[in-house]
Amino acid sequence: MSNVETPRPIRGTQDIFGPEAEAFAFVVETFERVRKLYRFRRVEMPVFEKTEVFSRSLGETTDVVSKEMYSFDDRGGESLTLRPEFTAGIARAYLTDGWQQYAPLKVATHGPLFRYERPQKGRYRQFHQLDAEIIGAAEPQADVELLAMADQLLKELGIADGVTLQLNTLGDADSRDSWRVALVAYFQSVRADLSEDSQERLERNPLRILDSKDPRDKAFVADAPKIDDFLTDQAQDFFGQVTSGLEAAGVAWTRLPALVRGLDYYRHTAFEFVTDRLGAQGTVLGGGRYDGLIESLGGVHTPAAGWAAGIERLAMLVGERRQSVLEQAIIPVGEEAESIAAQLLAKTRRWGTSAELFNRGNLKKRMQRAADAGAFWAVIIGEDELAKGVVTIRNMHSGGQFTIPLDDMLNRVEMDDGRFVIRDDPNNPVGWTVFEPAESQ
RNA sequence: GCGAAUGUAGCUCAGUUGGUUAGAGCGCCGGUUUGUGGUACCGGAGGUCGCGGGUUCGGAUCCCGUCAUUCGCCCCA
Repeated sequence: MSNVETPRPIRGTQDIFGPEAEAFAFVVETFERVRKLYRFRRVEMPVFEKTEVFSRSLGETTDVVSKEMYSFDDRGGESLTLRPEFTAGIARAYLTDGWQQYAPLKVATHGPLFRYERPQKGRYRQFHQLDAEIIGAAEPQADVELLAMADQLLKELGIADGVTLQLNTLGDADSRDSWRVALVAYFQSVRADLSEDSQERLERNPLRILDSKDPRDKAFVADAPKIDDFLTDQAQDFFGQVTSGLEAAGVAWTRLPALVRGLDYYRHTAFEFVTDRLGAQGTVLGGGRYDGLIESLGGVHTPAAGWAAGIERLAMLVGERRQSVLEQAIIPVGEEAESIAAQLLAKTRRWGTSAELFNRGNLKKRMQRAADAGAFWAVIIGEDELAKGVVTIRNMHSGGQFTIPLDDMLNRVEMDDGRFVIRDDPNNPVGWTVFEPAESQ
């Protein structure tokens, strides 16, 4: 043992392993599949950007920008920031990389994000999100498509029944501004009776008073001005088209007039998929329309919408998952068998069949490990087999066994639908020899 | 950033009012005729009691600090 002290992992980071890592991978794989169904283009984005990319788009006074960013000066003295979200970076690329030519552009990505927050279950300093954006589309159908995609993702993950879609509209810029003015005036009039947090919010982000959990605020929130009274005709119409589009797509939702977004760039549609199964971290996927964002980065007015979903939170809802099945456990006994096993392993994997070598301990141990690994077939190559010029194949589920001549095993056998076969005539499947296990023993 | 709880073996936890070499279950490794998954039995490895100070003849146990995790607030995916 060395006397060197082992460095500890960084607070709020995770080393994900085993069934949880499988659940994480399942979420990402499902997202990739759904994303292709909806024809979103895959993009890869840098993990860090100039700090202004985030400070200008998210809003200087938001918590994310003012106290949660991992910002640092690089060796050239430039302020850089580890991305706390995807949207700003994608909007930046839309402007700097000429992606306007592809508008309306549908893109998707996933990866790590960084926020300096107090860690909790489902909340980490390095966390991971799925992300989908449509840039350059003013139509409400874009919002609908994003929501339909999110809804299908949750269904394919098998977690849709515990999750509800909460939907709201923040109106266009005019609606939002007049509503905000009315809200500020209203809360100003009862300021002294609000919670300390909400008095603070009144200065920085008054909309967020609406989803305060403090009982002192809730009475006033109920009587606060409603966005519906401030919607312009166009905003009203836009929201109507979104909701009727959701009906057509068969996406269930509930209206939540108090739902607002924390970041400044949102307009019109705002939504969250929430669950009560993750404690305080109930939002599993959230997003909306951000028509103002591209302008804040110096581009021309560009309508856009998108969402992001926490992979860790989705993975927790999915639950633990097993590693994919092991189709063949290759079990050699003895030196000669080892070299045959090496050939079989290479060949089997080239068939596209998963295989793993078990060559530690006595045969009993090897069988046990193969069973623990969930092997379907055990391919046993021992001294008895080699003496007869065969290999023994055991069905680990039924316990039935049979042998295949070693020469055939190495040169002629193929896998077909999980079975061992020899194709006598490639053009005549009827001529196949299929090996079947004997009675269980 | 605020409030609270927890931290003993790989995992889940015991450990009495401070008192010799810190325990259990599960898991892991090996064995019970050196060729077959289970059960049973036998044996074994594995812990600076999160870390650092303090009080004490003596600290896993009491006090302080610190780190980490968890729960709530805040924020957000």
